[in-house]
Amino acid sequence: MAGDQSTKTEARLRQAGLRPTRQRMALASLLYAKGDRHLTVEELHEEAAAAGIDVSLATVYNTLHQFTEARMLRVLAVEGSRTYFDTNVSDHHHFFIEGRNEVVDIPMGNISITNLPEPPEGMEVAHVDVIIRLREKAK
Amino acid sequence: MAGDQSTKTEARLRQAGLRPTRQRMALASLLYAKGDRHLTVEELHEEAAAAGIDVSLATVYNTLHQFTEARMLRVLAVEGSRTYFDTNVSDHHHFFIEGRNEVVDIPMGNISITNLPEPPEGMEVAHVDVIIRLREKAK
DNA sequence: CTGTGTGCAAACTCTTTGCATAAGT
DNA sequence: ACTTATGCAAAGAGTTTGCACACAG
Repeated sequence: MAGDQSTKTEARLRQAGLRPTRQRMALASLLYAKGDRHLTVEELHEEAAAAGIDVSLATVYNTLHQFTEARMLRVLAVEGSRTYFDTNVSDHHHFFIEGRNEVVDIPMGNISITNLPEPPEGMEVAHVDVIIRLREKAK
Repeated sequence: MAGDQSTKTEARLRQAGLRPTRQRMALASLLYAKGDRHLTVEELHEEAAAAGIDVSLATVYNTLHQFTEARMLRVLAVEGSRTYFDTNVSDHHHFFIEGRNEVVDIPMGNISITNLPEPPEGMEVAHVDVIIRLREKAK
């Protein structure tokens, strides 16, 4: 039934310690309805508008940051001025298509990195990011 | 003798098709005097000022972009709002120290990535970036 | 001289913040 | 009711651009 989806979303928010407000529910639904996604604030804002959900840009920013702190999202370190958010929080890597500014997941388990160097004294590894930058093949 | 360094810098600029102006010479000297470096525009601007070289911020931006096009520099894809430039153009990877916003080279040849996935149809790999994010170890 | 490069200030983009209003529990 | 979230508009960072002046060849 239709209620199931929003019930799940609400549970997810509560678990994260966030009150399930209209806006959070709406944004979370958009984010998690279609599987793993990579988007910018701007994109999500437009998507929300298109879906008839009238949230301010500032609220999208705030909300995505709250989601990130709650580990419902990850921030992607792709070069460029915009911040990409990734709905897939698990350990995985990315293709980045230059010229198109598009982020694509690299199928899990495909990459292994060997000979990882020791971190310097007193440091520990927080995360390893691999970004494979692609361009369209010249023909 | 003192002239050697600037002669080399001038040659480097000419080879890149850039006229060796005062500002370019000065910035290039700062960049390449101390081995491989990672810096932001702001940092280089301050360094120049400290060295008594009075360049405008806009010129630093313009110059670093020109150097990048000339492949004398590389832009680093570290998350965050600032752009890092790397004077080491060869193929290598980086540590990024969170909280300190510091970039450190990973000694060459230490990392190997296996099982690199096939790029999608019609795409080719432009570059592979590995960023190992470090944090200070809790004690 | 002639064409490029530079400096400045203003414009721009993306993002964050302060504060009054609105909504959740 | 009481607390937390939202919206708006304004501020803030980092970066880019347009145009007059200055310098390199």
